[in-house]
Amino acid sequence: MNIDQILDQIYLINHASKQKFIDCFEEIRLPKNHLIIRSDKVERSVFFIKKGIARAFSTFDDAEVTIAFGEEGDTIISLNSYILNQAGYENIELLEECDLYKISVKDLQSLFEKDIDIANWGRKFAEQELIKAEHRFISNQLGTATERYMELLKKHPTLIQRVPLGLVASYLGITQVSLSRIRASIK
Amino acid sequence: MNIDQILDQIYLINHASKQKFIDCFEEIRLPKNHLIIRSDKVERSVFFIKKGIARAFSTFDDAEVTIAFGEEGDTIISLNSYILNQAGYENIELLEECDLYKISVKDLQSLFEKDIDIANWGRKFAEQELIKAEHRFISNQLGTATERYMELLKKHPTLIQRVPLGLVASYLGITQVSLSRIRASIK
DNA sequence: ATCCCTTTTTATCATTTGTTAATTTTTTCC
DNA sequence: GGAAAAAATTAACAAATGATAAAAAGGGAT
Repeated sequence: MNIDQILDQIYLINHASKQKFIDCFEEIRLPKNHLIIRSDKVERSVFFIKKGIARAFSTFDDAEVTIAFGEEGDTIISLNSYILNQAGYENIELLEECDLYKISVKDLQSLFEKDIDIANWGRKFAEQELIKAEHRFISNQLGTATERYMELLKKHPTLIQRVPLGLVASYLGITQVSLSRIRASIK
Repeated sequence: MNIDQILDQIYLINHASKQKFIDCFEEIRLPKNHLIIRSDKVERSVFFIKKGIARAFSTFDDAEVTIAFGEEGDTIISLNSYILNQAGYENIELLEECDLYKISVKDLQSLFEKDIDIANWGRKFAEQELIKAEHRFISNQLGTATERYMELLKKHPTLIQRVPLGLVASYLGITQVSLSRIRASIK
């Protein structure tokens, strides 16, 4: 998935502005297991996934919560860094070798302030992430862990093959042992 | 909390633009228990709470999930209507008589397209809601129901007095009976 | 103050999920 | 291909939560 398509799927920008925008991106490749966002540091870039898969998670005491998975076309972002310019609560690690598009938050901010099309792209970007976040919240409140697992299977059928079971479990809010039991019971 | 303060706490807009913006708002009063957003209809307005408290919820089969509570300064919005212009999944009801500021989505959209300050206000608005949504997700994944209740108490101490217990329980993802048990156990 | 209706608490039992640990299966690397 | 490591499954018991029902407490209207 190239950067042009990624930007377009969020909001259509006039040609000249889009070119300015695209010029700010740099393409990088990072290895599997790389910890690209650390909760204790302000991250000064935002990334889009050209190829690969990533996982956002938070740790508290010794517990770990998976917040989201990102696949091709999705974003790798520390919301606290991006929005509040503060260190935050999110870690993001790459679950496969990834090709990423990288842009600095500083460049983004300055584009937002100068170009109304890009400002509206930024608005749409946040809005789409917001809808996703709300859906995640609702489906994790709803029904049993079994139902949530089945829904995840339906919505992201390839995820289960790409991601270790324990991480899926922590995304569903249950333990790995519990998810394994659920899988045995629905066969 | 007046509309001027509400807008300012999201993003500072130049004076002339803000005046244009504020002129689009209308002030209304609605009674307790009024269902202001219905999941089966596209809602063509967005509301801000001047005074009162509201609850967003979804129903599935016969289960009901509380998504969020809104207090003074918060927003009453159907994300699907606002962002996708589609009927959605959210219902919002007023838990007290409320004074609200109302603006049409159409006016908002047209301000976004014409005024870069207001476009950036819209971006910041979505970004702040996004951070809130992510926090909700994380805290509902974390720890026991008891811990989540205690955290809610700390963060929104007045909420418990204003809102029936069953609704708080459905926000925490547990039953009302279970929450009552928890309250008995922590005294 | 009293009655009615709603909300909250308490109790009991069933079900689900957590915890720990051992075993099996799969993956990785030499 | 085989050894070592990682991941997934299974088992047994403990703990938390759900479901249902009944009792107690609280609130509003007359």
